[in-house]
Amino acid sequence: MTMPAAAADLNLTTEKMEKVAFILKTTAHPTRIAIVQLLAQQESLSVTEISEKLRVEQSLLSHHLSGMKLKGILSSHREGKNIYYALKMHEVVDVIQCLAACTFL
Amino acid sequence: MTMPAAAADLNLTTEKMEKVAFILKTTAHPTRIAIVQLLAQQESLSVTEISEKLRVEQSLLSHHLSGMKLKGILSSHREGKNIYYALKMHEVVDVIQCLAACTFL
DNA sequence: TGTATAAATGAACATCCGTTCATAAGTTTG
DNA sequence: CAAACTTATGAACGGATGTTCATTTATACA
Repeated sequence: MTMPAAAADLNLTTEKMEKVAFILKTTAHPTRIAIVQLLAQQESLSVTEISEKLRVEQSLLSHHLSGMKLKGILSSHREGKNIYYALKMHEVVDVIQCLAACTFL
Repeated sequence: MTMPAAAADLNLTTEKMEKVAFILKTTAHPTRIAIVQLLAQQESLSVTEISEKLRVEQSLLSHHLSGMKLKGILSSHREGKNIYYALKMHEVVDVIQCLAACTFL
């Protein structure tokens, strides 16, 4: 899944396109968008807190969270029994804000 | 793959989130981004033209194109031997423009 | 009518994704 | 240490996605 050769000629560079595609891909899911939204407002939240707010089951949420962490979107740290997640790649918020601002949607 | 219940409380409505997720999902691929870029500049192009510009093999490209058409992103019409594709959901361009404008990328 | 050209299609396949379930691992507290 | 709680993990599964290949359909043109 690499960039077609001629793509570099366009107004997005190959590199930018790949970054865009990456962010799109890793956030293109309702639950993950909701997670980003949440962490854009709350700085950091425990898994349980997120799970309750979004009404998403623990294990499934955990999979989403660790996936997003793996891809550099989120960071996490333990505090006692809880593990708190926070946004790491803040660009993702901007991307979603950007899309949210689109009047046509 | 439905929206978590609490998502509606956030600054994106459920509906908007789903639309965003849809656009993200259907464009989250380098080749498809390149296609959108191309058709944002050229109004309409034949499969062969796109194939040459992007250096993507005919059949694969055709699959991408018909998928995008099926999802309402593109439209197509025949002109002699050729089939020309054009953007239908112009919002997609805005979304990508929007992302392209992000200085942080 | 036959041949060349353009594009679509469908099978096959591997890979990735989303989800569920059961279980493990880390932490606190009694 | 055992019990309770919080989170992670890994197997398993169905379904979607990306790709290749061979074939078919549609059109033009000699």
